[in-house]
Amino acid sequence: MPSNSPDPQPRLAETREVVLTSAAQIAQMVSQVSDWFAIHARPLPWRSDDVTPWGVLVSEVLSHQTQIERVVPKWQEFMRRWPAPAALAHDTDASILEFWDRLGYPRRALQLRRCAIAICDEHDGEVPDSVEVLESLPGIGPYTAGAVASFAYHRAVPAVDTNVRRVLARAICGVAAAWAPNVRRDRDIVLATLPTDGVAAAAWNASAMELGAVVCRSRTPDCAACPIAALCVWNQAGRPDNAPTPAKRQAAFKGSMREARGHVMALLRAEGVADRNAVDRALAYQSRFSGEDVVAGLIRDGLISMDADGRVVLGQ
DNA sequence: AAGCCGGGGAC
DNA sequence: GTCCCAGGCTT
Repeated sequence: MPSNSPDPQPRLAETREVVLTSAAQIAQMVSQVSDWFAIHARPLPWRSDDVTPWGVLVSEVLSHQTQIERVVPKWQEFMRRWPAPAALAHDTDASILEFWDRLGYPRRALQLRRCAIAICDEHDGEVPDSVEVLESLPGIGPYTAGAVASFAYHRAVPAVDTNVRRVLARAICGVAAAWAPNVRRDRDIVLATLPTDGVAAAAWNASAMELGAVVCRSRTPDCAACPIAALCVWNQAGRPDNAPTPAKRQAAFKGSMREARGHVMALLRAEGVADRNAVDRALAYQSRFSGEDVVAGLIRDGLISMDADGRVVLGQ
């Protein structure tokens, strides 16, 4: 297991305008949250010692914008069907799209298979261990690259998800909500907390994430159960409602193109193939989009394809 | 930086 | 109905 990554040092100088705590206080928080995690961590299956880097990578991709409780059974089924990148690379797009079922964001499924193919073709079937190489893989961005490098290979690198942003926003910045995702900001603030030892860094990444998911929740924080309530800047300030208001509200799902695409994908998972009339019936609920437009978008994304008779099928 | 991309669950 | 969820890609 290579460990020639540079040891990231805390960069308090770069972040002092937002980090309101001292290095000593941060060290105490890291220690206390890690101790809490050792006792209270949920027994997620991909946290077992015998999980492969591929298993870690798969768990992270399945978890994108998806609650962990929904991921657990899918991860177990996934690992039975495709225990290594080669197994997925040798299967088909249609196969993984059918497996994906209603997890959401089915483009993740295609990207994950392309990722497996790239791992087989360019990395001898081994999941890469460096953030830079991981980020070059399809569907692997800054968060997932950091998570795989940290959890699977114990590299001392950040893995900043929405939970970590919120925990640090509250605990050391004194702000009620996570800042908007930003690669530079994520890295700078987390580097103020990240242990230089790779094993300790992995523990901290997982601990901060878990605290955010289970205790330091977005709308209903359980500060009474928090191991760092006494150190948390936001809690000590009386939990002010001091987060900047988001520029734009989330777009409605009902009536959206996403909903329309979802209906067509559900039809194809159930039927395997659909003609034009079947597509129109699937959109008869009230879609403001034509079947033609919906199908064109799905084809553009590689999620479906059309045969010579104008019927559509899953995958390519 | 902002928009797009699913679907389910909590409130 | 609104917001949130172990994000990433495109423009």
